Amino acid sequence: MAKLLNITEAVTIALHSMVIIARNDSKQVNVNYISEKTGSSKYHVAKILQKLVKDGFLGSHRGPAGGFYLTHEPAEISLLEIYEAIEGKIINSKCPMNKDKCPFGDCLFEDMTIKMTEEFVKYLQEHTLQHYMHKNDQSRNLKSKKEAS
Amino acid sequence: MAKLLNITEAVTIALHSMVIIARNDSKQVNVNYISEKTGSSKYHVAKILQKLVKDGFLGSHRGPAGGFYLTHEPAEISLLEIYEAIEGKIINSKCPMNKDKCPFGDCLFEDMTIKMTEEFVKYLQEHTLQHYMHKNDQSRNLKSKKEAS
DNA sequence: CTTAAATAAGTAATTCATTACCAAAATTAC
DNA sequence: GTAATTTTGGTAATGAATTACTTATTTAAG
Repeated sequence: MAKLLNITEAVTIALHSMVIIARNDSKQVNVNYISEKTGSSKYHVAKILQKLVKDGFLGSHRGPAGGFYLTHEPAEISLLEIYEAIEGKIINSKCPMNKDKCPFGDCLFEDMTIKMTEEFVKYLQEHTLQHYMHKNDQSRNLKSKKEAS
Repeated sequence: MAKLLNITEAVTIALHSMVIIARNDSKQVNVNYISEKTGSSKYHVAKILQKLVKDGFLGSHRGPAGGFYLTHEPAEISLLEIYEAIEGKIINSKCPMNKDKCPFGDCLFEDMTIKMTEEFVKYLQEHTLQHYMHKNDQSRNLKSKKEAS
């Protein structure tokens, strides 16, 4: 049961949280709400959201009725920015062996890592929060089901 | 300094070792040789090679002049098989959140994980050890440089 | 048969991501 | 201004994956 992609629970929480907050633009969203929605521990959610605040993607207010809100338009926040806010800048690491010199000079496998990483980065860059504002929206699904029948 | 791809040092050692052994088809290759070539600890290399023997990709002989050798033709061993021998069967995990229910029903991000994983798996499937028998070969490089100049 | 070389296998140590907890600071409502 | 709610930030505990080490077993050569 191995996973090819390095997507940690931290990043997953960040992605889902950002969409949840984007969709609730009217009112602020608090840690407990996101924790329940995502089924993740509130301690962990809090840590992730704090990071997103520090990196400027979210704003926050303490106290009753406080919570988190977007500081930019959904169309201006890419998945890549969210990923890098949590995990740090992505490096396209040529030889998967993190050594300076690969046993084969130019690493035999750098084609692989470079191609796959570039592909993934491109995907993350091209998708903004805007893409997820209405995706899997219940009312829309019902509507389209009606139309289909 | 984050990495998008989940390629552990274990897999990297396995990939490089298999190519080194494939290229030395005449004589058996021992742990120390591979450890030096790859700059990895011989303890770790030994563990990886043992796994590859158990999975039938390599044969081994103990004692002086012993070592490891391929049990199949290079063209018949894909990178995917090597990867899975070390890490286990790859799962294409839909929602990156490993929970049964994604907060959005059908996960918003399953398109991403499925697409990227499939892309990567395809690459690994299509590349066999044969592709690496002569890649970055010194003599060939010199030759092509001459031709280019 | 003895010695040396090499793999095999089991166990220990380390690292890293995640989770848990707690006290402090801020804000709102009454 | 008091109490309740909520984020903040620091630190500790956990658990899983990875890496390191040690001893046993096998084999070949002289």
